[in-house]
Formats: sequence, C-alpha cells, structure tokens
Amino acid sequence: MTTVEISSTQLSQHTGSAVRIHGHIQSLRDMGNLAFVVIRDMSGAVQLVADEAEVLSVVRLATCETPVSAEGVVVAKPNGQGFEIHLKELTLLSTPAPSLPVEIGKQSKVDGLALSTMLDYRPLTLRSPKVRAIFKIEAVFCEAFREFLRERQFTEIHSPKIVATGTEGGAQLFKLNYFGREAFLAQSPQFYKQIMVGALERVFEVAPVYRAEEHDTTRHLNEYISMDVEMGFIESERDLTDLLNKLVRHMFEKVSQSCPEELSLFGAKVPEVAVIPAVTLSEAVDIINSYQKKGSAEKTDLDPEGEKIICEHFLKTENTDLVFITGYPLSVRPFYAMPLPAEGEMSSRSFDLLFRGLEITTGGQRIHRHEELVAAIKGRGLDPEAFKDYLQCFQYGMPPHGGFAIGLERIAKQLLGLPSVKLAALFPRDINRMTP
RNA sequence: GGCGCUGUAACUCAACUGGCAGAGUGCCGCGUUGUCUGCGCGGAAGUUGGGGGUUCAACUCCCCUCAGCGUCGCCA
Repeated sequence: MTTVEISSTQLSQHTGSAVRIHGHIQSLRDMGNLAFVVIRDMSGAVQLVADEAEVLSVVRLATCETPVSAEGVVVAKPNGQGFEIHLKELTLLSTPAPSLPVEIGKQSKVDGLALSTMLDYRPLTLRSPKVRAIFKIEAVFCEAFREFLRERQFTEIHSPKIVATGTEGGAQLFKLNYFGREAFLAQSPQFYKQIMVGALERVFEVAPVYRAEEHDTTRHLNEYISMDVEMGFIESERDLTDLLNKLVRHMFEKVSQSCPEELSLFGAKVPEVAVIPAVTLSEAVDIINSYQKKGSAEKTDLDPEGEKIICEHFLKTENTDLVFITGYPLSVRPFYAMPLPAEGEMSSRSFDLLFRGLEITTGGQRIHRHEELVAAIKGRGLDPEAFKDYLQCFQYGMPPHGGFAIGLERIAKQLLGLPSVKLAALFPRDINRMTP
C-alpha cells in the first residue's frame, strides 16, 4: 500500500488508505494500552489512535505542541462521527516541548486568558484554533479587497513608510533618525495615493500605518493595517460611498463563503449588506440626543457612545449593521477635504462608515484645484512650502478625486465581536507594548 | 497623560473583622482499550509584583514604586 501525504481536511477522501500527516500535538490522552493524540495542522485537526506497544512508547515521549509526523490508516470513528487515523508510526520532529504556560488546546482556557497573558505568550497563543482563525479571516478580507478593486481596474501600490512630513498634523507622528536628518513613520499613505491618482487614476494599498497617539483603548493600535483606496474622475463623494458599499459587501460575502468554520468559532454572523443608509452628522446628533436625556452632544463629531447609539438606532429601524455618517464640518477634517457649502456653515464632502458601533472607515472627496488647496493649507495656519512635493501633482493638473481607508483590525474586531482590537493584530503595538 | 480598579502557583481564581497561603486546570509518578473538559490514586509547585511602615501578628491596614485592566481626550 502506498502512503499518501494528506492534510486533516482530506481524511474522508482516504478512508482505508495508508496516509502520512504532520502537525503539532494539540492534546494527549493516554489510557494505558490505548492512547489518543490530536494533532493540528494548517487546515484543522485530526485524532490519531495508538494501540501498539511500539507506537505507544513514542507517544509517551511526546508532549503538547511537539511537531510530529504520523503514519497510519484512515478509519471511521467507532461512533460514526468522522474519521481518525489508526497510528502505525509516530516520529517526533523536534525535542518534546516543555509544559505550556497556557493551555491552547482547550477553547475554554484560551477564552479565559487575560489580554496581557494572551499577548505575552503570543508565539504560542497564535497557534490556538480560535486565535489563528482571526488571521485567516483577515487574510480573506485582504484577498477580497484586492480582488474587488483589481476587477475595477485599480492598481496596487506600495508607498514609502519613511516620510519627511506628516499628512494632516492631527495624529502624532513617530520621529526617527534618518542619517542624521529628522524623518517620520507614515501615519497614512494619503499624499502618495493622491499623487498616484495622477499617474494610475485608480489605486489601492494594504500596508501598516503608524500613529504615535498616547492612548490605550480597545480600539486603538499604534501600528495597524490600513486598506487604502483612492480614485480619480469622480463626480462627488457619492461615487466613493457607492464603491465602498459594494466593496464591503464583497468582503463580507467572501469571508462568509471561505471561513464558515472560523466564523462559527466566534458565533459571528456576517452582516448582509444591502444599500447602507447614510445620515448627516447633524441628523445623527439629533438622533443621539433623542435617546439621551442630556441634549448636549455637539454637532462636530461623535464620541464612542454616540457611535454606539447611532448604530443601535439603525439596527432597530433599518435592520442594518452599517451606517454612513456624512457632512462632517470642515474644521474636524484634514485640510485637503473638499468643502460642501451647506446651511451657512462649511461642511465637507467626507464620510465615516460605522460598523456595529465603531468607525471602520473614513473617506471623502479631496480638493483637486491647486489654488484652492494652497488656500486651504494657509487657512489652517500651515506653510504651503512644507507641502511642495505633494502640491506638485496639483500644479500639473489633478482630476476630481477621493478615497477612503478601512482599518483591517477594526473590521475584524467588529465582525468577530472581539473585546479589543489588539486581539486582531498578530503582534500589537500599543503605548505599553513593543514585544513580542 | 487624567481618573477609577486590580496585582496571590505556569494559567484562571479563592483566603471572613489583621490570626497556620488554598482550589481547579496544567505539570510529574503509578494504574486504566474508546477518550475527546478522559477517569482513579499519589506528588512537586509561592520572595502573595517590589520597597518601606504600623502591629505580638500583614495577602489583608498606611506610604512609595512598578505592572496590568477599565475609562476619557484622539482616531481607522
């Protein structure tokens, strides 16, 4: 009989055959003259059954997480629920692992871990089925994001992360020493993606961005993955919200199709995305005030509590997990935001997308006329000379354009109902943590 | 960074009004042929975050310090 190399998901196709499989030992149950070994591989897990003295002696040397190669015959489980491998030979591929600080094989134990323990032992906790599922889902989000945009003739770009100036001045920048000169880690690919609209018309980028903000919350990271989009020749920000609407629909559909098991580990329900409703900021504030006894919410921005109330309202009234907030005042947006003169006060052609109570996207149309942009920069008390290189593309003609950015860890956190965005980053960087 | 809370075994947590530092899981040993939270018996495991103080006596009260969690500002 020839031995075939398989992975755990292919068991049913090899009933009665001799197979070889490799993975890490996830659990060991030694019953004396019978032992059960569950191994976890890239695709799932499988139970090995050992009942021969020679194999049992090897099993007794093994410990949880030891990588092994196993050979045996695929058989149906006696209870009829799935398949297992009747073990003929087990090879330990490394020194047996010492006892584990956290029990990653048991879901209840992993769920009960303190966030700091989860992160301190990250190389280990990332192996647990539920933790790694987060990152499989994020990979599918990225895949779907790329797929959708490529189909619409967007080109993927890679902008520099070492930059000479900040974009908006709002978020704090990490300073670094660049051969004796001052440089910064990019807080956003904003300027570069706009410049690339001049060259490629439609671009996107999936890359880390850096924010040196000194807050430690469940929705902030100092390094996170920004899924950026920018497109030219738009008529208004409506073109962007339409695109974003279809994009998130595609991303959710793809995750729903590709990751049913990963989603079920979290009991997560993927939202059905129809036409995402939109409200202006001032309408949103009125709605929030109608729920709160104090009528004091300001009409400049929403606080986290307000974001929650708005989302609850729209879930109740329109059965949607997603809602656009539009018409932010120019004053709370970066200088390049396109103004929208409305009701006496200057509003902007920008929007946020909220998902189950959290902002996952910000975007908008940008100013594309050179003279207007220079005036906007001066209006913020900034020096146009500092933005000389960025302004070049406007000097030589830029079409009406705009874009948005989706926070990968945030959309994953909200989808899976994670208590902190830090759990959605492989190795999160926050104000207190730089390792592992 | 402000405010609040918490630090006890590898992990998750108990310990009354200040009175012998414990449990479950994991780990080690022995037994167990259908486990999947294996089961049974036995065992090891602690500078109670650190430092100082009050007291006959401190995990417990006070001060300092370090760390973690929550929350707010800001943002994706």
